[in-house]
Amino acid sequence: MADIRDVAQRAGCSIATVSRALNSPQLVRPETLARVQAAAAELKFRPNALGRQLRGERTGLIGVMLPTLGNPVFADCLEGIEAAIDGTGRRLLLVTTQYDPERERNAIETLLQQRVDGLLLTLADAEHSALVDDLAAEGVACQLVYNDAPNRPCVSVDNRAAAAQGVSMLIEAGHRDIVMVTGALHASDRAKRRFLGYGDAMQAAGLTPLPAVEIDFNSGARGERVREWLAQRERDGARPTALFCSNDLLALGAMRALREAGLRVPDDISVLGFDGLAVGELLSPTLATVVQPSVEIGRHAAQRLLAQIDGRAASAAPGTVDANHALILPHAIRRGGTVAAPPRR
Amino acid sequence: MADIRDVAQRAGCSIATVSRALNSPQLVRPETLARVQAAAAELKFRPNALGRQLRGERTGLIGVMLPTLGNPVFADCLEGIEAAIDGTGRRLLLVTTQYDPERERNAIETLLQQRVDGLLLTLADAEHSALVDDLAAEGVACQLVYNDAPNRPCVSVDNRAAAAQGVSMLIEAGHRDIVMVTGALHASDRAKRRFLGYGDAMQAAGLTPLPAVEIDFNSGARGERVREWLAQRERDGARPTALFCSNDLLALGAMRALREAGLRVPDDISVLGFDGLAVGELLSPTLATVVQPSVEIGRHAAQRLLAQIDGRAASAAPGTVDANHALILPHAIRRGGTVAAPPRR
DNA sequence: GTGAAAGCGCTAACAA
DNA sequence: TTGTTAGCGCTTTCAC
Repeated sequence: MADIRDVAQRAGCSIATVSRALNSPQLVRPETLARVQAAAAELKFRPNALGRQLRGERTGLIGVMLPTLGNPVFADCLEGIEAAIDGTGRRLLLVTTQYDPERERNAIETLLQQRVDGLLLTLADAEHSALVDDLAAEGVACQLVYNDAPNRPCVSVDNRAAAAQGVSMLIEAGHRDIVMVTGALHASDRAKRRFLGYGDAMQAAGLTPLPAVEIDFNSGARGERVREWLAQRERDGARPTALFCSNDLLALGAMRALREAGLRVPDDISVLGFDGLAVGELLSPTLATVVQPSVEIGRHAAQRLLAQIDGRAASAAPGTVDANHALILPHAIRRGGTVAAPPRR
Repeated sequence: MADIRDVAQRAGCSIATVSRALNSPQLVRPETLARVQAAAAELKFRPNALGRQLRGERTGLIGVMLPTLGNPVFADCLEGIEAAIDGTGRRLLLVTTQYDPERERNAIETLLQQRVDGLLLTLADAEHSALVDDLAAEGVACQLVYNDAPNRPCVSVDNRAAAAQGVSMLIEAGHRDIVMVTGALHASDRAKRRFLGYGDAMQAAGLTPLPAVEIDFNSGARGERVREWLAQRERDGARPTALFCSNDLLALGAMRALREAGLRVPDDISVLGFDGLAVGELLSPTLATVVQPSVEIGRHAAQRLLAQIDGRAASAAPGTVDANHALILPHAIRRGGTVAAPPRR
């Protein structure tokens, strides 16, 4: 592979001139420039980014860490990130963690070793993680994505308020017997906040919040578990009239389980999701859900990160960046066919 | 940020010893090793991957280029890729191209400048692209993903045969009036092959293939176009009894348009997709579709690429790698609720 | 406008 | 077992 020296030799100049010709053409006499360009083309010269990155103090790499891409909510977010960095000449180094805290640690370390300019992270549980503090202490540019940790640089919706609003909608539709279905609560700060929101709405309506039904995401068989739980409730004659699922994927799985159990949605039981996946609108009935603007979350997070990175260079006093607080984007309620009035008893 | 020299000084040894302690601990006296490790920990030393990469001939980076992550088929594939490289100490450099050939060129160039060890690519149209030949000529390790180009290193299903089998299934269900709905044919080799498969099946049954209905993906309003076209056909009194959509996303959009036009699926019209998205199974009726094993496609492609990369080092004679042909994975037909017998006239 | 030279952080001969 | 040293490919003063 041709290197800058080869080009210099062929163009009959020094490597410094080649470098200038490539990076600051205006500093080079047009004639020389042409010779360099010709030489570079003939040799199919491909500048080695590693050399440049080792020399300079920026790599142009952005580290992105997400739990999984199996949930479209994260893929959507990644699209927003891509959109935001498009045209900036930056590239994405991507890692997924499967919600595993150990992998989170490793992944971040790896990304930092590659000298990424900044980090975009969705942590399983940002509140109980010292990681972010460590990063801040080290002066690493970083934005949390989806995690809504107050006083932290992050972009998200207000999960608690959003969940409360969704559940209120169920209550207004006449439901009193509402159960929340969720992944492992201890493993996700978002699920926890959504559960709090559920409680807020129930209590505000004078209803008693019920314990959450926790489903292990990693077990794969989400539908299975819903079905089991449902059968149990059915035997007790205590089937709720509505399910609030902590995310749309779970809602979809639950609906399937309900269907297989011979229940009709929404006639026998209503279902409300959280996320606002696009596919939800294509179903029939369409999935009622609390919509978070996933693409926008990704886009904003990336934009803030870029500002942070650029600002770090600009401002003499570090820490004066204005992207250091939480950015809470608006959520919305999508009323869908999966929510109706509870059945008459 | 602490550097290898700082660690050496603190541990009272040379930088070479530090390097050894970190990379080949067995070459270092236990006592020295301990001192180095202590020094590294105290200084929070984080080895700079760029330095190592510039020196060695491998970066451990894999370049991944996909059209979009908005279609779960690619997100799934990426999951498979991640799974395959997990534990190998490699990282993914990700770029999406939005099916734009110009972006494809740029992206690849960028990835090569970063000195990725290999490339995993889904091209809009692999057949009409000289890119892959160039890469091969340059000796770049590379696997195509989803593109089924014979005689090329790629992993895919047999799109033509798979489509034919799907359409045959429609024919067996009694349909004779089947139309294929697709994105721009000229922009995707897969769509083209699937259209050929459609033709094969029609002709094998003595039916006349109809022109494909092409929908511009980039226009965003996919449903719109389906609706327009449908209205047109309706006026002509020539509504087909079945739609074969070149991918599941399109099928979902089409179903929505049909629903909005007051048509029932599958009572008035049947719909068959292609991809086998997981969400298709959660719908009701469930989406009938030609299933390609997306995660496996990603996984195999990555595995082959790794073999190629490692082999390149091992074998003296380059080009002797056995991952140089096309790997065709088996497809399947998922019979779903969206396909039924055609309505009686 | 151009060149010589230092050096980014690391690894791998080669010596000791 | 450890140290010295020569680069990997590039950018960037500092001279000319």
